[in-house]
Amino acid sequence: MLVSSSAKNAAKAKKIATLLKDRFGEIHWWPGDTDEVMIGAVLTQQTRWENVKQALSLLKERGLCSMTAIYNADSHDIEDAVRCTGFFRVKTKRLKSLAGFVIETCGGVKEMADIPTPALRKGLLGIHGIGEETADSILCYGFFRPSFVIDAYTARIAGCAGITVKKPDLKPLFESVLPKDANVYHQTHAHIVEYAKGWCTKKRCEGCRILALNE
DNA sequence: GACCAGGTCCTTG
DNA sequence: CAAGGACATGGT
Repeated sequence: MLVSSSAKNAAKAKKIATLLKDRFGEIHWWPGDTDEVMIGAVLTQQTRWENVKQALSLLKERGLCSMTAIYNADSHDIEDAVRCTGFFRVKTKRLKSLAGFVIETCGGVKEMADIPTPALRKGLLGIHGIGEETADSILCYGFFRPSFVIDAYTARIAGCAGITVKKPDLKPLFESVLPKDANVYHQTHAHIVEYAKGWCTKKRCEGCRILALNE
């Protein structure tokens, strides 16, 4: 019984990935450099990407779109630029903490590329304000590491597709059915979010029926 | 006006 | 451990 339900979960996860890949093809998400990805990962917490883009533009205009700039900047200047993403004081503190880790602990963004994924993930998770999703986004989109991102949409789609595992087990589930490849993880997560945005809200999820993900 | 957004942390029961 | 709240702005 345990074996067969986990086999079903795996089959459903694989089906989601396959159907959405056919539907969307190649998606280009987070085309920015590593610094920009890290900043965007924090700013997008509980926030639409359209608002994040505005903040990133402001940060760029003001020469604040890098870890060293964030590290050295006056917090008020950061707050002013990221205001449109909401939680702006909290996010400014989180950006400062992240920059502190990058500069002081790692010695810079370039140096982070030499840190093995497990150690880097552990380090990121140790930063106040960086949780699993933000850490995995940074790893996958910023450093091209095969660390699958689970967000609210992924959990929602998985739930309405009939996958029965709890949220903490979704990451290993998807990683077990996909080739261990950062670009595959990148594409799959992007597909899920794009699809969920169109069909799934907190109240109701129509999407799985449309693509017959739950059959 | 109500409700939600590509979360995370803290406090309570 | 689960549930609820705080953080805050902007769009539907």
